[in-house]
Amino acid sequence: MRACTKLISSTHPTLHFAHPTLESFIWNTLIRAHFQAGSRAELLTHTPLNVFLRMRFHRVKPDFHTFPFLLQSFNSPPHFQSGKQIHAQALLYGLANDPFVQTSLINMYSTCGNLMLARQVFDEISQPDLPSWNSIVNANVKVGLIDVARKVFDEMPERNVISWSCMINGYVSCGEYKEALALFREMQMVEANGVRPNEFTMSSVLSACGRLGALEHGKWIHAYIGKCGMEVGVVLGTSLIEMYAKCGIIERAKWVFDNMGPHNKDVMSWSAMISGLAMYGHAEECLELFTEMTSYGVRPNAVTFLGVLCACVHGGLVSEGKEYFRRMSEEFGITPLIQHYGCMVDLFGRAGLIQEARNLVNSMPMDPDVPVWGALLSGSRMHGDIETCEIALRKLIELDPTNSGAFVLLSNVYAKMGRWADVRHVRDLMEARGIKKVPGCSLVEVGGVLHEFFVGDDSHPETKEIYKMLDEIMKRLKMEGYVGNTNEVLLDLDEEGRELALSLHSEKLAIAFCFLKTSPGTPIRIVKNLRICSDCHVAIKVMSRVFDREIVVRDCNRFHHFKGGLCSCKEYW
DNA sequence: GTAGGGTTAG
Repeated sequence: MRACTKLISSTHPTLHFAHPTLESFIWNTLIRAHFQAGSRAELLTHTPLNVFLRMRFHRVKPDFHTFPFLLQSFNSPPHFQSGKQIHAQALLYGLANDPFVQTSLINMYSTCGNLMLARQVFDEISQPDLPSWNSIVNANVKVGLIDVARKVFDEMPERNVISWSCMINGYVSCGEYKEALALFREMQMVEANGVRPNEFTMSSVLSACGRLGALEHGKWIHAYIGKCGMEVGVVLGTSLIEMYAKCGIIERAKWVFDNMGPHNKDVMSWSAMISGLAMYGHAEECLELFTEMTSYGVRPNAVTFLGVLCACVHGGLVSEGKEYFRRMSEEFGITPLIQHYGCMVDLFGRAGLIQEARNLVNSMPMDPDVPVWGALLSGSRMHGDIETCEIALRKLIELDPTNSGAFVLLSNVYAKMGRWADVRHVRDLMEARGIKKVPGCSLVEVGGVLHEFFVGDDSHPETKEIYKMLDEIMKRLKMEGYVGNTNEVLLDLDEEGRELALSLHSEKLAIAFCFLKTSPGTPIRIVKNLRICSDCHVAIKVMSRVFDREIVVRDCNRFHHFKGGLCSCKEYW
């Protein structure tokens, strides 16, 4: 108890004499102090729960102020059992009807993944106030029930910035980026009612722009931030870096990064810039930045190393990658996560060091997951190591029987070797198991409007013109000596049919659309959900030369910057 | 004469 008073008098120097509620005040303050310290460092040996139990041991009655911080302490890491116990305690002391306690309960239950109990608490509130509504919206978001969240959101009697931010962020976190942007537009329409977006909102919206590759939208948001006089702090700065990097304007990302000043950047800002450069294949610059970061005394974390290793992968820097992987744990004390092992397997695989990749997979301390086997598969596929391919495939099917990617890759290997019977077999297997290929999809923004194209898509209003344009482009390419590389087509078609299937790839449709809609010389930016295939890669290279266009394609892996018949990546030839 | 609830990134 002496320690308590000492701690409190250091933060509240005026508290020197007794007060009727002083005792519970001291305990409550102590709970808060432990909660706040716990999230920063493990300096204190006790947890808020621990303090609460001692409080009860001393027969001090908790009051309204006791529970909120106590409940919050079970959010990270989530601790359902303790949370439930404390809920029972709040009921016991007749404090569970307090709106502050109820909101904390909703949050606690939802972060512990128990939506039912969160909902129960909410339903028992006769007149929920704004924070309770926001909490229940967010509770649905957290468990991924975005439609339910939206329904609750629409039912709310009133909404504030937080409600809107929660909902927009919800859409972003479940991958519905276009919905997020739509909701943001809706939000601006009610802006007249006094709801104005803040830093939180902008960060989510920027993230949506980045994922979509919607540069025009992103630029607009950037301008809007300036217009509102919003300060570009660490968080917004980092979001902007990420947005520009993901939209393919690495120079702009660097510009934002440099303008943040060396002392306003945290690990995340550095990491965002590092992974941005990595995605772009600028390996040397990326590694330099890492060195610069450490020279400013910013400690890299696991995410930073993910970016660094990723740079080594795209730059084909095997020995550097090995060195960073070693330093990561030895010098910085960071235990490699499964993603880091995935990077290393990818690094070895691409370099053709299949045996080394296999050794790593077999010796890693955790069970290899889908991305790890996937990296081994694509590496061995790249170098025609059928045996390793088959091993990886078997594991992939074991882990995720609905994963179409593995089947597609393996069938591509067979196709490359002309083993059409095996291709057929894989395809039958997929059919028998009801596995659908994830359809290729390309996104492009023209004049601030997003257009989406699927493989062989004919749903676009201007589909006729698009196909006509595509036809012309392909004719011109053929005149230039381009021959469709049909090795990667899954279907067992004759040569002409296969070539046709290739020409319908979504990125080609998107490019045809851009040729139709943009003036000559305008750079074309496309975002693709899958990896770009080698045929498209060749075709786009030729296009960039013949039509003198800069074409930037972001696939699920990295950027491909086509210019004058060349690509920035070293993955295809 | 003190204290409590709702949103962030990879």
